[in-house]
Amino acid sequence: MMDPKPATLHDRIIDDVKDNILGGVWMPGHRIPFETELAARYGCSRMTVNKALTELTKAGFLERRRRSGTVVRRPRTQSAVLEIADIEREITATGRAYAYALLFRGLRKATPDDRDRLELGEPAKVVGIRCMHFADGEPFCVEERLINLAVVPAAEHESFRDAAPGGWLLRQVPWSRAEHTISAVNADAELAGLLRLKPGAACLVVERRTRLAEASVTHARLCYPGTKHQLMAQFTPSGR
Amino acid sequence: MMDPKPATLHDRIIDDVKDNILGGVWMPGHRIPFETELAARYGCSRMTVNKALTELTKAGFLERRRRSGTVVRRPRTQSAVLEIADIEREITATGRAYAYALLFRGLRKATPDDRDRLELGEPAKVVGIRCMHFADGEPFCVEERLINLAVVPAAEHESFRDAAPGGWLLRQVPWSRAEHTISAVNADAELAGLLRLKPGAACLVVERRTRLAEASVTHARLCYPGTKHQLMAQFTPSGR
DNA sequence: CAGTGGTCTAGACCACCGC
DNA sequence: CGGTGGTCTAGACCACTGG
Repeated sequence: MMDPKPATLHDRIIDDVKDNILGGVWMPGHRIPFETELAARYGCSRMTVNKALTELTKAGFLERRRRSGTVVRRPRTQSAVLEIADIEREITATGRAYAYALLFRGLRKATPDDRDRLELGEPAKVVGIRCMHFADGEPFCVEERLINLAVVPAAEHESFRDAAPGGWLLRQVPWSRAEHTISAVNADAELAGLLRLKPGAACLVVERRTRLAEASVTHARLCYPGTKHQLMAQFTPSGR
Repeated sequence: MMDPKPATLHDRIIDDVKDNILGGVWMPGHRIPFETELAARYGCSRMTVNKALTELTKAGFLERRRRSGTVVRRPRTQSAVLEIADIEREITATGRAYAYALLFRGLRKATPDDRDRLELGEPAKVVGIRCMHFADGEPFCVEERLINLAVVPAAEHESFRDAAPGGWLLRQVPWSRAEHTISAVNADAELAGLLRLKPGAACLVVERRTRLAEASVTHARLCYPGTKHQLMAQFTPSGR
């Protein structure tokens, strides 16, 4: 994919570090070279390296501590704006009891619908999962998950019986970008039964496709009871 | 509201500039002091001022041009993440014909529900508006709008007959932050009629409260046909 | 207490662009 | 052309913190 030609030196450093992280060369927790080392490597002053690393830290890619150095950050939430990544954390953070239940898990060749959800052009093998999340015993969310085995082969031998795939994937995949789509649907009989709603009740649907350096990792479709659940977000009129 | 004690000098400069913008002292288009002037004013080097202004530019508050200086940016969209600010632009951008219709406009003392929507503690006068947006003649969205007259007194004499309040407000208010809430509801008979849906059809509801330096400016509740409309968003696991 | 990042300086040169 | 922001330097001092 065309080199965007980083015009300035610190932009080139930013791109290089990002490539190492997004490409999985520097995994989460990895300690990257010290500012002085990078300055020597790029033949520039420490200020220039500092500017690059500070920017990457603000963007959430790095964690920096005096004395111990700079390490690749563990992706906490997939989105700080839509706090929907780790459902268990979302529930326990509000003081409610969390429970998980696996409804279905199957290995299959990607159907046309699977390929559509993962935006895959080629045939592929996927793991399909359907599971539920509960808060204080009440149905909180139904999750339909696809995992691309080409990217996460370890998923083939994972049962997902006791823990949700979201958290497991977060530990498998070093870093990712996510695309979200939000819509509303009327619950069909099956979904209504699972969420203990009346058939036709409005449900909020959040779909998230996660990528790792252009490859689709996973697709999650999360169905929430529409009137009980809300997504919150706060913005300034920026572009970042 | 307690001074957050800007620990570093460039953070203090950032806070000061932000206060001037969010407080309406420096309106959009206003040319702020040159780097050299600010450096002299704060008794620091130009690099320190440059760091502060560069950060504010990335955050979308400023626009900088060589020779002509640094000016306060005009807020384009209220949110670059959820592109829902200017509905007319959203529709025309996809090549469809836009139409607008005012259903109701009224001046009133804020009801308890109004105060709740605007998060107002005190009595206030508001303008309440109900209007619709169409794309290619099809109902696109029903908008229920509250405007706080204490912040935007000009709204008292605005009819909103020919143009939606969103765009008008964008021109009235120099700068703002927005809080979004997204949920799903079953359309009641009235909403279903307006959107030409069957009663009970799932609708996506986006609520946006806009603030200007702690004061509530306006609250918008946008109801979309849930299955026809989707919100898109793309994220990296950052914290900004 | 030694080494890391955090911050800041007082310069410098350059590209751009409005006058 | 002159003045602006964009970038970078080669230092400096400090705060914090892990060994």
